[in-house]
Amino acid sequence: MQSFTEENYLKIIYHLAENTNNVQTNAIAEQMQTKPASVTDMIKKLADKGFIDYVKYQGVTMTEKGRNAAIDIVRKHRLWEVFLVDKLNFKWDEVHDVAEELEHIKSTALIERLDEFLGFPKSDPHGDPIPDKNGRFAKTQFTKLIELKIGDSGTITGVSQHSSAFLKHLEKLGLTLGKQIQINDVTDFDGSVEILILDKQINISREVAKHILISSNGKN
Amino acid sequence: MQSFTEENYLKIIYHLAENTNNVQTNAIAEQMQTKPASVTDMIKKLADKGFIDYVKYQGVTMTEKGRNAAIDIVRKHRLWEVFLVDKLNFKWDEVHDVAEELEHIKSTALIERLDEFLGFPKSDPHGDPIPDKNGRFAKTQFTKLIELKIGDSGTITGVSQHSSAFLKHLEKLGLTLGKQIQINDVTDFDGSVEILILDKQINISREVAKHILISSNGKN
DNA sequence: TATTTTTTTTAGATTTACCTAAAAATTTAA
DNA sequence: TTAAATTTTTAGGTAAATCTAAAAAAAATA
Ligand SMILES: [Mn+2]
Ligand SMILES: [Mn+2]
Ligand SMILES: [Mn+2]
Ligand SMILES: [Mn+2]
Repeated sequence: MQSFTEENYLKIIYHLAENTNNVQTNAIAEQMQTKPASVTDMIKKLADKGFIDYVKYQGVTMTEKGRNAAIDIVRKHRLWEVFLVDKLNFKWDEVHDVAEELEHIKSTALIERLDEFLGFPKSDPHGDPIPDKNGRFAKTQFTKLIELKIGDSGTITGVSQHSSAFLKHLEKLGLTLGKQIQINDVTDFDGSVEILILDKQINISREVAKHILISSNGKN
Repeated sequence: MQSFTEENYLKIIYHLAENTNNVQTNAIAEQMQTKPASVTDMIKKLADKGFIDYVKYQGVTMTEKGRNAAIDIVRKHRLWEVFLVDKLNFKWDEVHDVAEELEHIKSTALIERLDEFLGFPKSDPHGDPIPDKNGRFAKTQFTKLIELKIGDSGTITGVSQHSSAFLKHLEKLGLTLGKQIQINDVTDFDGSVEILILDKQINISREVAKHILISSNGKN
């Protein structure tokens, strides 16, 4: 059984490993909000315990054991987020920090019964997939809204930024999960995007468009 | 905000203070499953932070601040136990250890919404009162079953021992919360108690009888 | 009251997860 | 392909929560 800190490292390394082969010390330090020297200490420990493979100066990769441990934490995090939204009426921008704490509660029975209580949900309030108890989940194919061309349309199915500020902003714009959108225009001046949602045209910045994930229903 | 460890000390000191004026170092050590030397270190820290009053060699007493902090943790612990039993179908002997972890989750919003979700329960699965959000709760007047006389009757409304082994044993004997019982006889030989429950006569040991709490409906 | 026993505290270490500053390795650029 | 910049590691230290062994205080007993 791992400490809270070890679990947080594992989860962060797992997420970083989704985008790169060798996860770098500095990247981990940034995510953990700590110093590279501290990361070096910790990755040595995690390597000793067999959660990651580590070659000095070459960064780390996850072992099967590490990946399983990380997926288990991700599963807990996302199930708790569903609980908070579905049962306790939290908003999608209010759940992340509490789930960061709840994900460390150690009880297999608890999480399996919670899963059942929630009706075995397949995705969390931000559209992220929830691994089942064997760690399996559908790797959904998202396109970033920013990458769509004029005329393309699709459904909002996820976000790649979970900060409360960002999610509240989306909420205000009406850009919530399941909404249909269409790209009307892209402004030359600042790259901002004109989108059509429920027959209403709105303008969103590039920064916002980068973090909205679309399951496209056919390119233009 | 306190650390997990500080919260555990506060809760334990609070419970010990229910039975004695000055809580002793050794008593805390026993409950915390740690050594007296460690307790001395910690009570100095808690005293510095204003949670307890501490006079060297004289033991500790809780301050108002300490009591409030402790009651808040007790409230969380008991609400989570209700959640586990009422919503996730845990048995009353399975919830304590998980609640020991859940009680440390820091979110006022979470606990208030949980309270509401559960219908503002007044007592937990073991019959212990749940403080409201202002820390108020009814100090119920219990009698230990062992103290009743032959012919006395009453309702089981609590237990003073939360171990899984004890609670499973009670369950097997049918001695659960809300059950009506009557004292039929007390055996001279070993002090065991014959009780009548649902027209069935059973025999329970002194040790068991000590930890069953009865709200008596009239002495003999 | 003097002695023994018990309780509590102090002194000095250990472990975990951090830190800063400096050295070493790697990568990028000239 | 050398020099500069960046990344990573090491060395040495700190704070929290623990420990053991020994000293000090308080309580119980003779
Ligand atoms: Mn989250
Ligand atoms: Mn999420
Ligand atoms: Mn409990
Ligand atoms: Mn309880």
